[in-house]
Amino acid sequence: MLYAGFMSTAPPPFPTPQEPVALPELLQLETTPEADEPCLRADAARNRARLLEAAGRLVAERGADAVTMEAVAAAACVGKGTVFRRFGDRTGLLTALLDHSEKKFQAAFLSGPPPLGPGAPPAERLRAFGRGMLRRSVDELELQLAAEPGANRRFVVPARRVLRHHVAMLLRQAVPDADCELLSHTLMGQLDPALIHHLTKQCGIPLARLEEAWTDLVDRLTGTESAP
Amino acid sequence: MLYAGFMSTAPPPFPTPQEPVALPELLQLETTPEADEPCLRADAARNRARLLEAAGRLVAERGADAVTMEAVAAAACVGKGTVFRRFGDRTGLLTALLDHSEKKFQAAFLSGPPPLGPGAPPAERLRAFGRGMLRRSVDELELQLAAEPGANRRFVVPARRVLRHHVAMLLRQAVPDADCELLSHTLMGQLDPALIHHLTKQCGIPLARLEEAWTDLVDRLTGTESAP
DNA sequence: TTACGATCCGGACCGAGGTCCGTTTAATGT
DNA sequence: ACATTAAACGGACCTCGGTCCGGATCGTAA
Repeated sequence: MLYAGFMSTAPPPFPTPQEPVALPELLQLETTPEADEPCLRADAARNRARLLEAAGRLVAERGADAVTMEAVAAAACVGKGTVFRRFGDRTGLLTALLDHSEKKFQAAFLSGPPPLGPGAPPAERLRAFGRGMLRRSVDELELQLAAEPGANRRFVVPARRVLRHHVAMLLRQAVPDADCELLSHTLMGQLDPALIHHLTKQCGIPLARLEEAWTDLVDRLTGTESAP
Repeated sequence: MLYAGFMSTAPPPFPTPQEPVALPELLQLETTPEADEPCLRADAARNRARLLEAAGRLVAERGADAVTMEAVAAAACVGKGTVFRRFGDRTGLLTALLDHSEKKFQAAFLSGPPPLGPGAPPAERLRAFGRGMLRRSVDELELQLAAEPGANRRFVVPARRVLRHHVAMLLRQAVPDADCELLSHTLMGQLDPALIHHLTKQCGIPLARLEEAWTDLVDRLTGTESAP
């Protein structure tokens, strides 16, 4: 099931990785069919569903700011502690809300049709990747922003690692002579939800210009030329 | 006095800018000799100094995490409200602590000697800029991380705007045919304190590699070749 | 059915950021 | 020196994220 979204029951928010994640681990997780919600007790599973439903309703009705842990707990008729045990922290809850779209996108670039999926040349896949990220961001901007963890953890979020790792792989194919690990961070920076929000909502820059900038960046870095 | 650091007395944290800051405003601020601490009342100025001193001591002795607003207030023998009135919020206080080094760096790339300052070709100034930022970051990483505001405000922090604006200017000279506003965001992303922290502290990547990646990025984008 | 251990639940509790407002005080004018 | 007023002060107070632990509940095995 792709990446397994976010921890569904693990209290340690992240395994304190000291070095770049190993590829095998990634693939293993991707092939586990039901890695999330692993044998959750009946009441626990029921409360988890209740909580997600309540949180989603709160976001829809009153915006992401209204998604207070206490409010969610109350709306789900559940104790506050339950929310934290299930999702770890606020970021975990919000991330879980984004999980579905996240997995869909992962499926698209991992095994979907070209140019996003395998089959197209790497540079073109990169361009499609950026377009996809940008489009996805504008839909869920508020949630993605609210789900952003503190500065310390920004780069440790599993979902982001998967995305960055994919970019790094494409880069290795397209620009073998570069430091693709670091370069992938640079590219991902351009797709950061906070930046997208700033540029589109606060600066009024149209999405099309962001897409152009992305493809132009890919062009320059890979030395290729995209079709107009 | 360069940029005027962070607000020194203004309760509104930032003027809600809807579009890229205008260049004239920047220059005006840069030429005001004592724009910060504008006509602060005697007791206010004294308390401000006390607070900065106390906060600095706390950082040095017990780390940035120990810099609680209440702790700083207590250490400075001052009420909690005073801290907030003076610095707006925690981010403001931490930013004020970084102000000195910030202004020094601004002076260096605005009017210092080449290659960082004016006089060198833009691509080379860019390379020097990245080196300077990286070096400065490793010194003050903890503070810079702690001073990072929430996701919404990351790109509105005045100091960051000045830096980014400078990069954009250099880019316009070096790569006139690109969208330099957006490209500058990309470059600045590579110098983000949170990223630096992640790469150096959590991934163990040596600083030299980050510097190489930076110069390589500049090379690729500007089409120039740096000296080995 | 019952007993038992692991898991989960709930809400009291804590710390920290941020707000508010009645009080104090520094600057200025008379 | 004294009155006036705008600014600064301080700490009580609020909210919210996060922790803790005694008690309830589920799954299981006898």
